[in-house]
Amino acid sequence: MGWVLHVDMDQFIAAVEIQRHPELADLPVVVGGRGDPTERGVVSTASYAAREFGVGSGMPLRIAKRKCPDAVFLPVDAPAYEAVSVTVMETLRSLSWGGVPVLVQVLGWDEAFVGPGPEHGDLEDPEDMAAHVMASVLAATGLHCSVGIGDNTLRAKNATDFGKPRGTYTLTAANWLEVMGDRPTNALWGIGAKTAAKLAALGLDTVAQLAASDPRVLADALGPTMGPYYRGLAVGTSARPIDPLPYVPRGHGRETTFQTDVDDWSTIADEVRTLTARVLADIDAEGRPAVRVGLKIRFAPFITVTRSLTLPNPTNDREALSDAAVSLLDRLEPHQRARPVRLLGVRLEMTPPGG
DNA sequence: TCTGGGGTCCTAGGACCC
DNA sequence: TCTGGGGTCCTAGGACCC
Repeated sequence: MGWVLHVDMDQFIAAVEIQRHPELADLPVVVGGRGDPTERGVVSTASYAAREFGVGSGMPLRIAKRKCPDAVFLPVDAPAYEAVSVTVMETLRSLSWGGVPVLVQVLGWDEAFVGPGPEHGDLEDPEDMAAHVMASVLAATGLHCSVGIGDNTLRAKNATDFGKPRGTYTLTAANWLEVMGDRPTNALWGIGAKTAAKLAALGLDTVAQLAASDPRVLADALGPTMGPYYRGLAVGTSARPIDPLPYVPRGHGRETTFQTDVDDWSTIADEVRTLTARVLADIDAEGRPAVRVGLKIRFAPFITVTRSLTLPNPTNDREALSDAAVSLLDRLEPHQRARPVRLLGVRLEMTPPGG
């Protein structure tokens, strides 16, 4: 049997903060936004102590404050987490399994797939390998992680939650439906609230029901590709192999949420230029010119529209890109321009490397 | 007192070309 | 009066993830 490990840091962002503020250990810690729970912003990560009050990722900071008034609120410090993340991923890449270097696919700051290389020999037991991974990461960073073990990436990813914190869990074809069958469809990696609602309209509420459903019905309701794909998620087979290729960003974006909604369009145009300049700094670091410019606008209360254009010539000229981004404002409908703006985002896409 | 900021991938329809 | 079929590119939007 082929094995895949899914490595996931425990309460990663909160753990990094607690590591450099040891006095916060065991206290409810909430990291999010600028660390001010009276501002607009959401929770990035809550410590386990804060989670006991019902605080969780994605929750508005104001709600978190209401649920846990005594929590310590801290601002997001992305460079600090990035630095720890680099150490975690370097540690994972340094490991061997079956006598050869492992394959690593990074999924974010705090998680990765780890699997045996293509020419591996006899594999050590995956439980032993998982223990080795956890010990190595702890030794390198002082931080704990959990490891999901699976016979493919999808099962490994879904296994991890059952092992948290500081533990492991194994999901294979043998126990997948037994463990996952009664869970709601949105417990599956790749099914969110919207798709779960569409499935519920078909009478499919659980993983087991989705796994046993008719692919043709799903194709009609959700599309010829995505419908059967979702069923495969429930069966545990819609998995992709580990992709060990180095991460190459497709583009970069910056966005900002106004603390109070803005209805002055010259202010908005100025902000578009500011955001474009900030994205351009990231683009320049990549060394590839922009080929496409996109704008994202969220109107109050929560209506999001996008506009984008392909540049006639790839460029990293600030004026040209700013002008292009501002020009997208003209594509908004008059009734949209009559609304106040809550969020503004600019995204630049780059030429793919090597053409 | 609602709902961040950074991304990825997929789909559908129209334009355009041969 | 009737107007193919296949392909690519562009744009807008949807959905999901951490």
